[in-house]
Amino acid sequence: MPDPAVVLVEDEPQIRRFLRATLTGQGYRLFEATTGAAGLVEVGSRQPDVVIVDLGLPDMDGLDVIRRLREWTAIPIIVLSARGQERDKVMALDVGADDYVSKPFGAGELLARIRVALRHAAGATREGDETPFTVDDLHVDLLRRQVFVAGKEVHFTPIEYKLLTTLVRHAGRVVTHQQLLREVWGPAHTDQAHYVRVYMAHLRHKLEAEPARPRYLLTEPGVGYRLAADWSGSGRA
Amino acid sequence: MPDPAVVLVEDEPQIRRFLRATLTGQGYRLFEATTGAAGLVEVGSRQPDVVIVDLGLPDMDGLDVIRRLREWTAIPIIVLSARGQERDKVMALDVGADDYVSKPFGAGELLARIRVALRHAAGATREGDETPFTVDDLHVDLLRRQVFVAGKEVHFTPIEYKLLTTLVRHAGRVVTHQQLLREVWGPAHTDQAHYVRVYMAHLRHKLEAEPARPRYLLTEPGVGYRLAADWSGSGRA
DNA sequence: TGGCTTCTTCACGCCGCCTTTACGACGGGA
DNA sequence: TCCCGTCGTAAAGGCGGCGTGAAGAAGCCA
Repeated sequence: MPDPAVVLVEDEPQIRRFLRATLTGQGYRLFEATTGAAGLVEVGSRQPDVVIVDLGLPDMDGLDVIRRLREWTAIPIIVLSARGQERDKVMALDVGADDYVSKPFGAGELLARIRVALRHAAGATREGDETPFTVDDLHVDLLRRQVFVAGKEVHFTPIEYKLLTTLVRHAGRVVTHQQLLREVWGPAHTDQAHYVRVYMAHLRHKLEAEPARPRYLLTEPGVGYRLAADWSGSGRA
Repeated sequence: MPDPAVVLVEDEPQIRRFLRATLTGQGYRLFEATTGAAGLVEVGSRQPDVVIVDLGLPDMDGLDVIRRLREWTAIPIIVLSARGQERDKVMALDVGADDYVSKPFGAGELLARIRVALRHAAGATREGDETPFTVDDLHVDLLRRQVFVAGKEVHFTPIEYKLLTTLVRHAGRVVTHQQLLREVWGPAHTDQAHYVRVYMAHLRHKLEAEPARPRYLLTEPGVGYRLAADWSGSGRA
């Protein structure tokens, strides 16, 4: 995720200043509105990851802002309020707010509750997570745990697969023997350099047309191995 | 949804009594535990819709309870605590809690926050979930709880059915032994790997034409199992 | 209570995977 | 030219995972 975006709907200047410092300091992109009407527009145009709404706005009831937002979006809404009465909380939460923080509040708590909101949003949209990797005739689908070479599925043993995916996750960059041993066999086996040699041979047999002249699994002598990322027809022909 | 289930992990008797009256009065099914260890077991066996945890438990740190739960489930967790310090809140929220309510609290507020949690859970589990699943000659109807093989209905025992539907819900992707054990037998049985073997054999006998050469229930050696999602006639011919 | 289904547990045989070892090819340095 | 380290390859042995049958234990219903 790039820097998360937050829309803040708040009329009191000093709280705006406080939150601006807090949020931008943590790397959030912040968009501010001082009225409910402007807040609705801002949320619509920015499509932020979180909305923070003060209940005590000059032009309209904060509860109405929440209701209007909930007509079309599920973006997490955190309510700020000077009123700590229970019935205020219940009403705000029941019309669609996800959290309610009473003033005065600490920056740390608000930030933590924003993180919770982002976590929820991430959980909802997840699963486009591990995007498939493709170079030339090689296709690796991390999510399905399937590998295709020239369109045909190829089977891999657990260690083979782990080794391959380790290289895929660092595609284009050199991965040292140490790194491979640590990530595939575990930190207790970083001295067994020959493991990597043996298994690299297995991989090449399964996915290179000419194992002796590899196009994907390249040796970086004295250092480690590298998975070709951008197949431009380069290299030894 | 039937009556939502809540697991309450709380050692103080009077708060338990108070919440029991409040929650059962609102139609919730309530399961109680007075220690962290018992709470973990209870959540595993009941698979509730919400968990309420008191941070001040006699046997283990409440934060550890949250961490242990988050290793395998995303069930909403609401923290109760006598400590209202900001750093307590931040830590609890950051290890995986979804909300934090300081004592003393009102019944209305807690109920409202439970409703928020249920709303989130409902949104998360949706996703075209209950649509019937079909590959080739296999047809699974989650809603009717019926399974057809080559047009004929086949009967399954509870565990068989749960195992099958777990695979269906992840169709096409590998499901690890751990995952299957957790979701079918509960997190207390993740070390009984042979259960899966035995029941996979049952499933294959009931829905594979040649149990010895499965077309649907594929073994992913060393990892787990996979239900074939796109039957392309591929594989061993 | 008896009979039925279902779940748990165990033992056995097979096959595949991991580990280990050995050897040959290649290249750089003395 | 010889030596040595790195790399690739092949093969063998042991171990563990997997599938299977079957029997005991635990419910469930009549």
